[in-house]
Amino acid sequence: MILKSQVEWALHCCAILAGLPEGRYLSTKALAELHGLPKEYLSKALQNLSQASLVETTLGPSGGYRLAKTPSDINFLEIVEAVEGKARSFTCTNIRANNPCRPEGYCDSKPCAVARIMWEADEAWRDTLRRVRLSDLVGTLSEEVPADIWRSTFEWVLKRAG
Amino acid sequence: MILKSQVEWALHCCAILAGLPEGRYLSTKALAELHGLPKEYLSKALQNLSQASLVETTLGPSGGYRLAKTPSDINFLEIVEAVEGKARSFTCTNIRANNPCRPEGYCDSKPCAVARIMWEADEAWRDTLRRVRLSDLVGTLSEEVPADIWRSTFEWVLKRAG
DNA sequence: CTGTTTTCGGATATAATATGTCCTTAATTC
DNA sequence: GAATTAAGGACATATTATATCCGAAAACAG
Repeated sequence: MILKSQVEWALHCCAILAGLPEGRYLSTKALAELHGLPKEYLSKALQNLSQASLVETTLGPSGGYRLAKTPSDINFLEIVEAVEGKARSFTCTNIRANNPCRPEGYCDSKPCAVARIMWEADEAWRDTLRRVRLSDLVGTLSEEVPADIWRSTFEWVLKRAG
Repeated sequence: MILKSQVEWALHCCAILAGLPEGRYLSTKALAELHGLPKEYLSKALQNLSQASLVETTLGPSGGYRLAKTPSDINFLEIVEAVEGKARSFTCTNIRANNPCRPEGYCDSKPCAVARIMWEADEAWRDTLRRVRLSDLVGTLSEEVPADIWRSTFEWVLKRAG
């Protein structure tokens, strides 16, 4: 049960987009070069963010991506689900129903007890991600990354945005 | 990020094994037929449980599997990790290190902030599973499954255990 | 208007993993 | 000795993740 690498890429890209000056866009090319990622494939992750209305896009030179909402209005779960999908990690195939001792057409009132427990754990995972806002990540980064590196990173990336 | 179907199989098999009379074993064949699963493939899941010391085995006719511990001494996480592995769902490839504005050989004191958040969510998932004991599942099942179905299921399955 | 740059989506190819089957070996029971 | 079992290796197939390529439409600069 491993998350797609696109999840990691999307989170890092959102962290960069959160620090963009007002009105500026970053292209797939710039984000890919900054992180050393395949441009065409990263593009799929960014398209997922766009479909989830987490980022806005514009075409042409100096076009690209920017956040569609304030970093404090975006949480981790939204980003993760945008690229990973909303499906639960545990899928119940209802194998209890194969039990030959069950009456024909026997219908349980509740979903399978095993599934309920696995789904509860899944919810705990989602709750944790839901509670972390993109602005929290930005805050942590600005504490931990030396200010000059952080600043020059944006100069570097904006130079590539035309 | 989907768990293997073997996880579901292992959990249901453990629930059955938890209700076995003292000293009895259940074969792969019996467990496979009860749940309508491919015998050879289910066998791989049961081998994982055995390697994790969650079940004991014996060979020959009337051989098979039984729990190695009391149901209250086995939690869900042990079972899930036995077949799914202990690896975290999020793997950090440290793409921040590609940033061309970072000094050569720049070494962060802490692991990536993104990874720390994702790992925290992973821990929340594991904590939930760790807190649920196999005996809890058995308790729920004995409440929700009609007693006669539950009883005849064990008669059915033990008949196939020779 | 023309050429360049961009996102977007479809099509395709490759690699990795999950799923499933088959077979041999050794242990156990009868 | 014959039947039955778990263990595990080898193999085949299906599904998914990863990656690349291309064409269309939009935006912009000259």
